[in-house]
Amino acid sequence: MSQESAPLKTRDRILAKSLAMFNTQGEPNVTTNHIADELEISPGNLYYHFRNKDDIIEQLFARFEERIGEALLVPEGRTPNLEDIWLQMHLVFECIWDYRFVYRDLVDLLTRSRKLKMHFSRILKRAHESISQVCTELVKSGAMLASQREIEAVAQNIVVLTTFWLNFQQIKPVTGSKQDVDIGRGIYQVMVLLAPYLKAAERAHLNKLADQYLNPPM
Amino acid sequence: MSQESAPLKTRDRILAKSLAMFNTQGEPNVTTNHIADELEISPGNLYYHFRNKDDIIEQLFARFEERIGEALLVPEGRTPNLEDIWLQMHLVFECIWDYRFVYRDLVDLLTRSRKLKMHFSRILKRAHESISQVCTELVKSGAMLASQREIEAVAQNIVVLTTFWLNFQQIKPVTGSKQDVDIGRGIYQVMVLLAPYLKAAERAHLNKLADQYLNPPM
DNA sequence: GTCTATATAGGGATAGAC
DNA sequence: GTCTATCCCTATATAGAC
Repeated sequence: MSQESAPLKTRDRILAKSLAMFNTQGEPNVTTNHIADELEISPGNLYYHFRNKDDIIEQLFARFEERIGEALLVPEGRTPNLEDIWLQMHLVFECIWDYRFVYRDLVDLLTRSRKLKMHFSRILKRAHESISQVCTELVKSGAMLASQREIEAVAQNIVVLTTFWLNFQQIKPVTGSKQDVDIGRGIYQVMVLLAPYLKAAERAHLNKLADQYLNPPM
Repeated sequence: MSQESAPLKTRDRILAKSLAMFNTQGEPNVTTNHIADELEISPGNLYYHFRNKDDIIEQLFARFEERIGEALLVPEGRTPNLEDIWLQMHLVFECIWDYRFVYRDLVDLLTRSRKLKMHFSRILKRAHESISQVCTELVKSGAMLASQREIEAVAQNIVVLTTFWLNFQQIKPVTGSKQDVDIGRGIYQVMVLLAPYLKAAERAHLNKLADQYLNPPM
């Protein structure tokens, strides 16, 4: 019943390796044979543990869904400050990064599976609601100034930007040296969407945070 | 030498049908055999006109590149007003719509072809520059108030939003009735990015335009 | 649980007749 | 230019031995 943390069971090794390969090579370019090869097991063995490739994808997606669900929880009880938002965005981006294969070929993936599409829709909906809720609280607390209509539009833009930021990073013109994907930059771009609606003090505060983040002291 | 506009040559029929099928079904899900079937020609015939599937894709991409290039030209001579920007965004979105297969599986497509990746990077770069230029002119003309840093960040966000808007529309939770993709909504969301930096008069003007667009008089 | 061997299907692409 | 026929290859998936 309990998960011994001895060497990973084959089933879990398959999931872990699949995730790694999907992320680096893109799900459409990774076959069940490739996965088996990498693990040095037989294709037959892989199919003993999973009905088919889609089954593997669904299991991975389920883990992703659970993790992003936690990241999207808006902490109850007190009005979030900018650092809270920053942290939360970080959790969200890290989750997306860890399951980036989902986002890489998102349309194709969701078109192929009604089930995944429904679940992903739900995630988007929750993300939108989380953002709206945070904004509404910021307005109530006086840190932000925005109409309901503005909040809805901004929330939408934040969702789009967050969903596709990694894709954008990957197809972007190579602007010189550091080509590794930059989550911090993604958060910064999200904050830019929020900034114009913050009141002066908070806006200044945000700029300071942004400077720290874009030019880390280390 | 000259293009007679009689019934389309087979080569052009292949391109047109491929584009239509790629757009509706997604490029990865359309095989050369499917295309030939739809056209009621033989696969061999198709391969007489094109070296391979990638060749077809490249030809289509070239047409796309030319068209979006025109859409991205910033009209010289006078400072653009909001209507100009609206119109230009419309041209861009319509072009993206007509070649949406490029965007649907963008990362996969560009990963598979260095050439396409380079060309697409150039498009993104030009788009970013166009937007920056327009913003800079708006600031100079007094319609807009933004620092250089803000302009750069906003331009980036507009590029991301425009690039992925159609994808987002497609994976979005079905919110009831009209499920057809809505370019007007995309433009609106772009304008939302610009609005906070406009001065009061222009902002009011923009809101009026937005109302018209979101609730068309017809 | 794991392997070997294999069935099946489909996509990309070419040869050669017409 | 177009067709028929076909080849090659790879991917998914299964059967049955161990």
